[in-house]
Amino acid sequence: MLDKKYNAKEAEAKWLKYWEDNNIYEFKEDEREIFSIDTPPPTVNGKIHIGHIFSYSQTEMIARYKRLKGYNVFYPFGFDDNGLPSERLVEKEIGKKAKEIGREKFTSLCYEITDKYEKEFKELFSKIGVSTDWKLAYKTISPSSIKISQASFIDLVNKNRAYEEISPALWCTECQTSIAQAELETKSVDTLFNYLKFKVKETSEEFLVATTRPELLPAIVSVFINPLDDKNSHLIGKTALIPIVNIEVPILADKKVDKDKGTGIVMCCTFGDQTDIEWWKKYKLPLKHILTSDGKIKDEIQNYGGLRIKAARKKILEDLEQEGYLDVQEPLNHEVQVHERCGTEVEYSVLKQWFIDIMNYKEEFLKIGNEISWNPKYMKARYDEWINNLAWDWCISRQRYFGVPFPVWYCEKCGNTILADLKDLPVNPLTSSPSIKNCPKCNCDKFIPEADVMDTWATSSVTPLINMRYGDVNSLERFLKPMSLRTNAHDIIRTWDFYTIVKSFHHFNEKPWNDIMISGFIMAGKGEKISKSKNNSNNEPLELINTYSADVVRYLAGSGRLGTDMTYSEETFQRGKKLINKIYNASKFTLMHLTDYQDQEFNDFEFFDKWIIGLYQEMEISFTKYLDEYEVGLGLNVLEKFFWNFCDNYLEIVKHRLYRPEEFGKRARLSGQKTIYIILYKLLQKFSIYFPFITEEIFQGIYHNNNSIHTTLLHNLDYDFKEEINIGNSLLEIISIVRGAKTDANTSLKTEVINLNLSLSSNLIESLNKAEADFKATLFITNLNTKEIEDNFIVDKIELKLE
RNA sequence: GGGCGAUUAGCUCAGUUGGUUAGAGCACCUGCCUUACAAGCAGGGGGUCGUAGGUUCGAGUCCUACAUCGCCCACCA
Repeated sequence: MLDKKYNAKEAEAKWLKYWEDNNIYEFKEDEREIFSIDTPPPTVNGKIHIGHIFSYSQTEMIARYKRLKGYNVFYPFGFDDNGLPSERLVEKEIGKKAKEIGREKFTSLCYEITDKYEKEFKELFSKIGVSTDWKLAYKTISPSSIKISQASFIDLVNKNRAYEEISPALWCTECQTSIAQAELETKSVDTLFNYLKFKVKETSEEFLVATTRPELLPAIVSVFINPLDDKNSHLIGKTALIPIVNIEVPILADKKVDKDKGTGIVMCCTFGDQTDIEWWKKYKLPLKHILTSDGKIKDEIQNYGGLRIKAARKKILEDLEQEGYLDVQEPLNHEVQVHERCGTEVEYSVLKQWFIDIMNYKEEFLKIGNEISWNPKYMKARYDEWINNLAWDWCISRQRYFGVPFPVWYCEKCGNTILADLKDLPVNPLTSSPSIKNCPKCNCDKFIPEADVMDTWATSSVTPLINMRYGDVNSLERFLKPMSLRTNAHDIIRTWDFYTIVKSFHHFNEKPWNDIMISGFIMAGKGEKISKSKNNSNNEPLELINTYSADVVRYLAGSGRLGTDMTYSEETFQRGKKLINKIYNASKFTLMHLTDYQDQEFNDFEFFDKWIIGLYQEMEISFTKYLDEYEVGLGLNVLEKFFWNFCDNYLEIVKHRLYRPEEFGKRARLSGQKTIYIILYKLLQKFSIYFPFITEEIFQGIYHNNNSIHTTLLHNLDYDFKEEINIGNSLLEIISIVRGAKTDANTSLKTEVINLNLSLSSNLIESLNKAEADFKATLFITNLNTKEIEDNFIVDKIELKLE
């Protein structure tokens, strides 16, 4: 029996425990086909917000759908708990920088603090009903993940797909580490475009060079002019005298110079931007690196040493002005590249770094992109565009502490690179030694460990390998290569999705998954991202669950289309609440009329029963189509629409038969019982994807004891009632008109209709004759008169018995 | 500047391959205690589907241009 009111709080706690105790979501190998999901391990860098709940619930719903469809669902959960994001969380929490504390102490704090957050994450995701098998959970910093990540690295080095190089790399002076192109964001900045007076050594001719980075003057290595620039090309080949810093550099020609920008003459420093790096490489220019790792001018630079970048800029401009070398200054607003984690303007450093070769394989990555089914389709364009615009190989070295160590040492004498043995992984070179005693090249027995750690994406890009326990004796490789589905929001297509494809290609020369499902964002307001800093308490997931219940909060994830951002609105929860309440009440009603019912073969359905079954089947087709395209929201949309029709119209029609078999006949009652039995059962199954708690409560209350709805199978109904749909809909329109007449008369729907005269097509007459008892009972009709016409129907007369 | 998406009722959103009078929820108005549900039910008002062209017997849906917004990328001389 179901209670009069549904107590979500009690029920949800009860079923969570039940699912856990009974291992409802446990993954066990058996003969069923496997559906595997590579779900994003949330970055442990702060609190989970409603946007996460939205996209993780959508994935979760797919797991439930596939389970109902009979798949053996492999759905693990992970935590991405290493790398810069987690380090920054820890730094914030303890109020100190990693480098102030020291490597060992800081790393142990990282383990401690990320652990604490993961417990919160796990509790929250459990509470929302995520149907993962927690026994499959992984952490990207666990020894087994480190082992796989290091093995991946070694494999790439052996295949010459990873290499080390002393090379300019993007550098964050705040985080004091190199970063990858994918970690850049752009920010609009107001600055000054400064026109500086340079002089030609040979002719003393003065010319102007415009720059936003005058503090890089000490790092100037050349001046460039477009060879087609009539105005300036005569300077090419001469020598430029640089004011203040007294440096002489060659004036060179390059087509890349835009002759209409500034004065058409550009200074090239090492390094102010990407073009500088290109020219530096192309023309083999000298290297003058004048910045320190924390964003100051190096001490050895006269007059400006020790100053921060902005201060140095100010001072050198003052000096230039004083000496008369500053011409005009134009205010300029431009976009600068900043580090996405901290917002600091990016500089360049020149260090020995490890890179993964991506520039040589763009075609292959595009090809793999084509082999994967993107949902929604248009999201593939972002992937393609990202690849087409790539400018750098993937720098995976990070001069940080908390991450996967490179399994690498260098010979102290000859610099030879020594890789760890696979059997020794996971390894930390800082605390252990290579398996060989002497360098194979020079026989030296002293090694310098690599102190850098890997980019966090270097590890999270091997989640398919972590899931399949790559290299383990219990490897699941045989059925997880490729995995069925990757899911994430559209912000990490260029990182997580792209890098995972990179790794899968380099390791296996194949796609990591068959399908990919991209969800949208929940926006705080229109065009306003939810950010951790703005996280106001009214959308804290735990509070929302306490206020509305997990099922209701999940309703949010069931709205909207895939890939489309949605504005956060509390109304959505009100709507979900109503729906869930309705599901409960409709089920209560159904149960009331099924206490004496045993499911049985029955095919002699009443007209309106055929009608609703036909409508159900129609809904089922589009529901299935949507879910197969991972459109969980659109699936719920059609399900919900059918369900309200079922309640407001069908249940009202069938009521009389169920209550009064003595009047309407036992067979008619049985027909209604069979109909509500099968439809409610199937509706509950479909709703269980979205609302796992309340559907379990009802299912176990009505249909079976101690048999979870989440272990049932969803079969399509096999009836052919297409004809009844349209005719039934027309009859319903008539019902609606008569109800309207009662409302217009300000009277109750129970008011008797003394006379109803209808003109109907022959089809409708025929059907109405079959459904007459239902029709009359639903509208409380005493006399019903019909006559035949060609058209569909006309309501000729409605006579109400008014008091 | 390039790519992608969006623009439908006051608000939040649907609208499947082009096909009758464009839908839902919230809000608003009117009525109804009806043996599942008043957290409900029955109705109502409210939309020139961003603008302008085009294709078609027929366009919210397809094509072109433009506008506005958002996201991604490029532009730092």
